[in-house]
Amino acid sequence: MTENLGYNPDDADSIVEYARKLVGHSLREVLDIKVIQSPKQRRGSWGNAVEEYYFKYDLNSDSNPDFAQVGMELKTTPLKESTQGKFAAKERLVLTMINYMDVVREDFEHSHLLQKANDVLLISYLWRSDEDPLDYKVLVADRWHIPSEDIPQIKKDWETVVQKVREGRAHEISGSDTMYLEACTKAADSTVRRPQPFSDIPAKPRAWALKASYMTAVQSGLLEKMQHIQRAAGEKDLDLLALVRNRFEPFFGLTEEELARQFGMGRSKNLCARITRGILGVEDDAKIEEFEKAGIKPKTIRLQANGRPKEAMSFPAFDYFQVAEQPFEDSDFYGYLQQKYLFVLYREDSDGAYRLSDVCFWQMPDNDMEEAERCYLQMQNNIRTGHADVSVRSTENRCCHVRPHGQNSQDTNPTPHNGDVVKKCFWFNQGYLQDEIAKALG
DNA sequence: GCATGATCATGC
DNA sequence: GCATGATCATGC
Repeated sequence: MTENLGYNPDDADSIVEYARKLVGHSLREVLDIKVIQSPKQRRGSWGNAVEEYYFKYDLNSDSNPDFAQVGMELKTTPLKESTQGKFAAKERLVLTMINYMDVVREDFEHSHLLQKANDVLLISYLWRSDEDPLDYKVLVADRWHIPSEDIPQIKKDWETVVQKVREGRAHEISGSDTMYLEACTKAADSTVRRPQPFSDIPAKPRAWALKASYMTAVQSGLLEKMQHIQRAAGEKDLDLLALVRNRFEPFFGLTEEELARQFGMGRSKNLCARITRGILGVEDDAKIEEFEKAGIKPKTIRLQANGRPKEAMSFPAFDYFQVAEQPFEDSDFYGYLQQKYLFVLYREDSDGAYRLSDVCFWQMPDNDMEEAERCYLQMQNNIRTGHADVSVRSTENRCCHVRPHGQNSQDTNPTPHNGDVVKKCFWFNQGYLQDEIAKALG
């Protein structure tokens, strides 16, 4: 034990034991400091304070491990508490910068990323918007590494990203390309660009990160009932989409009623999610661990014989005051647009019955975000100028529109300038969904 | 036939 | 009681 440190930097167990003493406490309680920089001014300042004042080592931005003697990385990550009292990761967990020039020469098993995620000391704290960071409570401090059952999907994610760099398309990388691991943008400002090896087009700097949905699942895995999709011998190396398709295929051609009967389910509102659990062999009252980690929501879409979805897709009703005030990037709508879906597709047959015909994963492409923003800003302008009753029509926007979504026309929300107006929400256009589904099915 | 407005129904 | 997912109804 090194006296002035409080732990032995040559002994991983000693480091972890020392870290665990933080659990249940705030930095103010354990450190003799009065102020740290606000995370609003400098991201990661809470984590920096832990490194600097609790573990007392020099901040490094080089690529050596934080605890170099034992090869362990320290990662701190904020959790937020929902109104229902559940904890969720507030943000993705950034592991290490991607060097486009080097990464194309790596293979996954020996990648820089795996080295960084091989042995992690994970410290999670409860973030509160109205609290001094010094008072954030530490909830978890534990040693962690990527579990072996997640490796096939993470490898697939890694290769998806690296493949784009190898094809000279690093500038086209998107967080929506992948499931657990993502290449998230990371730069001081949005104008910074880095060179890539197989194209002259410079690309945004990106870092390897585990998605917020993945970190949420990691944190809550022990608390909530979650089940893996059990893999048969021949399915061990399948990525998530391949596995899900494999399981759904034998049921193609059945109607929703036939499927419900097969799994002994009555008519119920969340039938899609329940049938999905049934087909994937997960108990009815459990969550699908893989879907939690990837943040995937199953959604039924009924396609008419001509391929057009029968209905548009709705989001929760919005608050007129919030839309009036919030910039697009801070809005709830923006958050909903980051959602990944498993579309469970039923297609109308010649006899008029809707039969299970396909499944695909989908997330709104980054390129369409601008069009969605245009819809948001147009509605925002309507509300601000005293026309909250005027919606954005589906003919006015390629991707989405605004429509009522309440109990009935008496079901209203207050507005800044028009009194009470019927509850409304944003919707994905049917035509847009049709195009996107066609693309997703190839 | 489609866009838009309106409403139903389940489950928390 | 209300949010949310799903669907119906009307009028252009």
